[in-house]
Amino acid sequence: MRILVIEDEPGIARFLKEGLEEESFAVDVAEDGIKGQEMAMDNGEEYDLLLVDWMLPGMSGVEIVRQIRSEGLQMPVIFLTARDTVQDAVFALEMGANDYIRKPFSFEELLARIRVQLREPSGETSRLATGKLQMDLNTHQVFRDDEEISLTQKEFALLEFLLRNKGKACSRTRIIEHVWDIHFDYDTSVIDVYINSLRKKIDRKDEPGFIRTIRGVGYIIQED
Amino acid sequence: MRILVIEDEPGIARFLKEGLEEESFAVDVAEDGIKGQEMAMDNGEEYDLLLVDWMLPGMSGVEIVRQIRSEGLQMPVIFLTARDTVQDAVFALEMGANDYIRKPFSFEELLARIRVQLREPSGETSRLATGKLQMDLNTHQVFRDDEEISLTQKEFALLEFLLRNKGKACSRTRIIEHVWDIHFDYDTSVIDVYINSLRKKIDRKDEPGFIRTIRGVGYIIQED
DNA sequence: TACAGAATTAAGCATATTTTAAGTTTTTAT
DNA sequence: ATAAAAACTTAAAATATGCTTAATTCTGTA
Repeated sequence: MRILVIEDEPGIARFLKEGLEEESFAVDVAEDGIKGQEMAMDNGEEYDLLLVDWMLPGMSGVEIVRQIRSEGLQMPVIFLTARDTVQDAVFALEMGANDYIRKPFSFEELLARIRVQLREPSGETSRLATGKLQMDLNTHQVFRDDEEISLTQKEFALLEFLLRNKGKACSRTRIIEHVWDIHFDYDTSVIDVYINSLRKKIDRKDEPGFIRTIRGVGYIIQED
Repeated sequence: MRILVIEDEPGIARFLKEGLEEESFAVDVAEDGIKGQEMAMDNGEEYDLLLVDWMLPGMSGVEIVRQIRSEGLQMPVIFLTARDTVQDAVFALEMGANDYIRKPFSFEELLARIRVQLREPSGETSRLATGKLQMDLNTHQVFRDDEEISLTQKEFALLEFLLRNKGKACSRTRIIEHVWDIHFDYDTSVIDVYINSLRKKIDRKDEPGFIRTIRGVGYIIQED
């Protein structure tokens, strides 16, 4: 899931980015309102959720919401507001935001609100699977049959992305954006390297591999 | 299970209502003290638990508790207090409340406290455990087999958090929030140090350790 | 005030992970 | 059949992360 954080205070922005990434969201940060609005409206990006500071240089949070809503974009927006601007936040809700949270807030509370918006109930055991391959997102474990396979963070994130998109072709561009958070002209073969090491770990010689290459496009894990 | 939320800030009230409803509680909201007291005492309603803001227009939280207790109503009451009125909350406990939670609070923590109140009507020993490791929350003792292990406060709190989340990966961010109450960008290695000393105390050389490291994420104690 | 234990910070070390880079193989189009 | 493009593989360099120890600060208590 991709989240765009529009926040000018570098400390808070970093805190949010790191914390959310630990929860395996892909997070981008925009440090002022204008950049934020551009990134949010950029068609290629498609964020699943926006986290927007109320007080921003360049363009206010409310103005951002107004504009993206007038473009027909429907992704949920959560506002970060200072203690004393609650009335403004209520106003923002009326303008099209979905929720707001007052600073200083606890990360847990923020997570809970994000999950409410994304309709990702927190308590559920979330598992992804294909064939004999099982992925447990709670414990960060991967199993083939009942044998545990140990993956690194990036390997895990890559496999997770492919499994979440099971049956759909994943272009290199989408992969590099979601898993590596790289957005413009990338010139790297990391994906190949990681696909390679993933295959080494999850496939067996006598059985067909889980990940199929689609030449010129990317990769896919097919529906069972 | 029915919960009455007495809270005047519409944002927080909505957040609580939605979050708790997702956990399949039936939730009503009263937006001031007088309404809250009426709803709580209304015979037809019979709430299983009250969630009461300390600062309320109309009638203070403490006064509500005093009145419902004087009517012989026994349902558990949890207070929501602002950071700086903890002393008052302690006073409220003496007046008949069962627990309190400080704002800003995490939704998970609130849930945990609610569940404690709903499951354990009074003073029963509550224990957490994994394998041979036993933790008694009342006496603040930890045992391995039948041997007592003495832990410091922080070690205890850290182990408690991991055990409460048994089977779920605990990110460093969640740990630092829950155990240390640090909310914005932290730059410290306390967690590592405490994990280290915890492991020294609870693990034995000839057996696998209780706490597993998830590189890039945090730690986990796995389901038995 | 001085002490002891607890909590935190700081630093170095070891190692796992990630990325880069370069050569090899496979596929596709002409 | 051959050239070009894309994908695969491998190894090394660079980086990040976690573990550990020791020093320092904090806190409660005699």
